[in-house]
Parts: sequence; C-alpha cells; structure tokens
Amino acid sequence: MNNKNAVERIEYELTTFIRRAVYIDNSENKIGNLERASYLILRQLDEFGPARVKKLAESFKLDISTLSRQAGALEGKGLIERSSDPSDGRVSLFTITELGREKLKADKKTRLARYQKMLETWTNEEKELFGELLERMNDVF
Amino acid sequence: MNNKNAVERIEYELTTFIRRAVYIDNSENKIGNLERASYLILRQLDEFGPARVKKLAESFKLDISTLSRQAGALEGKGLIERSSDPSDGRVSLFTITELGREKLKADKKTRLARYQKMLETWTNEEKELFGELLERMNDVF
DNA sequence: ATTATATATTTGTATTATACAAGCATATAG
DNA sequence: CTATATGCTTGTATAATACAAATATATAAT
Repeated sequence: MNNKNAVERIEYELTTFIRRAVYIDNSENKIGNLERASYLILRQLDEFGPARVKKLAESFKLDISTLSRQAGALEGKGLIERSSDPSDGRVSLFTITELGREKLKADKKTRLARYQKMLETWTNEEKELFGELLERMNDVF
Repeated sequence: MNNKNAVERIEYELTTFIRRAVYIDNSENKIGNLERASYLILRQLDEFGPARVKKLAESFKLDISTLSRQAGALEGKGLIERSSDPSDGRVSLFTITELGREKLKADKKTRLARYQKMLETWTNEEKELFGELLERMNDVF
C-alpha cells in the first residue's frame, strides 16, 4: 500500500504541476501565438538537426497539418529555414537559423531561471537525483 | 556548472514530460470535451469540498467565464451539483455528486495505472523520494 | 512509357478551450 | 431608494488542433 501511496502522490503532484506549467505557457504566449510550440520545435531542430514536417509531427504527436502551420509560422519569423530534400522533391527540410538559435537560447534562459529559482533551496545532490528520476520516467513514458 | 546542468536536465525532462502528458490528455478527451478540465475540477471538489465558480477559476488560473462553462458542462452530466449560497444569492456553490465521485475514482484509477506501470521498475524508496521532490517543487511553484 | 497508386505537404473547414467584454441578478453603501 | 460593487452567465473573437480535400512528387504495374 505504501507503494500505491507513493504513486498516488506522484500522480497528484505531476498533474498539479502540468496544470500550472500549461498556465504559465499560455499566459506568456499572449504575444502572437506559437510560443508554446515553437520552443519545442526549435529545441528539436537544434538538438537533432534538420527535420521534415512528418518527423516533427511524430516527435510531438501532433497532426502533420498542425506542424505544417507551426513550421510555416516559424519560417515566416525567420527562426527556421526550409530547404528541399534533393532526393525527394516532396519533402521540406527545416533547419534552425541563427536567429532561431538566439531565440531558443533566450527562451531557455528564461525557463532555466524559473526552475533555478524554484529549486534554489535544493542541494545539488537533490537536483541531480531529481533530474535522473525524471529522465528515467520519461524514458519509459 | 554542475548545478546548472542539473537544472537544465530538470527543465528539459519536465518540458518533455508536459508535452507528452498534454498529448495523452488530449487524445483521451476525444469523447465529448472537457475530460482534461473535469478531472481537476472533480478532484478539487472532492478534496476541498464545495466551491464557487470564482474559487475554481482561481485554483486553476483560468478565467471565470471558462470555469462557468466547464462547471455548467459537468453539471449537465450530473457529475457536480449546483446549490445556492443561502447567505448570498449571487453565488452558486458546486458540490461533487455520487456519480462524480465514481467518475473521479475511475479516472484516477486509469491515471494511477499508467503511472504505476511507468514506474514499475522503481524501488519504493525511489518512488517516495520522487514524490517528495515533486511536492517540494510544487510548493514553491 | 503511361497510368495507377502511394507519400509528403499544404490548405479548407470544423471543433474546442480559452479570454475579454457585455449583460443580468443580487448585495452593499450612500 | 438609488448608485455602485460583486458573482456569474452569455456573446464574441482568437488560437490550437484534427480531419478531410487538394496538390505535388515518387514509385509500381502493366
């Protein structure tokens, strides 16, 4: 039963956390749209290199049409760049631009600062452990 | 720098987790609408007792009008019940119904099962520690 | 080679969640 | 007893999304 209680607590806290995080995302994204999606797209392209629409859609488990529009919006803002795959004319490959990298960096900084502050009373050990546990959870999610 | 790395990892993993969790929520909520919101509302009413629209809106950091509609929908499904505050005729107090409790229980079961499975290889100690850390994080969030 | 089928993406349309503003009912203050 | 404040609901606009249709290109079958 202790196990159940622990899992219950985890479920409770994660659910609570998600609600708040989504709120923060939404409230900060008042300026224009997309902020929420764009961070993830930029991060993905920065980390794993150029990707096409289908790939991005799969990464985020969103419909291809949705990613098509989001990528189009990011392209319009000059944060990512479209190039065609020489071996397949149907495919658009998206690459993060220098501007996109800057924006990603700035966004990340803001987000990190928030977490930094949230966890300022934690010891390094605790933070490391927490990160490890989160990573393990995501690996099987 | 180690500290920064740990926080970076936490930020990365939590962001990833949120994306996936929101996806799951959305995909399960195809049936009708509201599942996402309703779980939280029911949980809130079950845990803290009757509440009025304004209170619920504050809890979830959503606009009052949004909560008004969500509560209306839950009321329509018989999951919560409206009563007026005898001391103030403007206020509607919402209470979870027996049916609502059953639905909450069922939803919770599904969610717990998912977490249970996700964490099945963890030791009890790890689960407990993880829950504790999550709670601490939420407390300052 | 020519046509049929499959795949990648974009664009059209509908739905849902949400916020903000206006309206309505009820309280409270002057 | 009127004026103002409060609580909620309803009207309207916007954004994110999915699904379906359209378009372009590639691959397979004859």
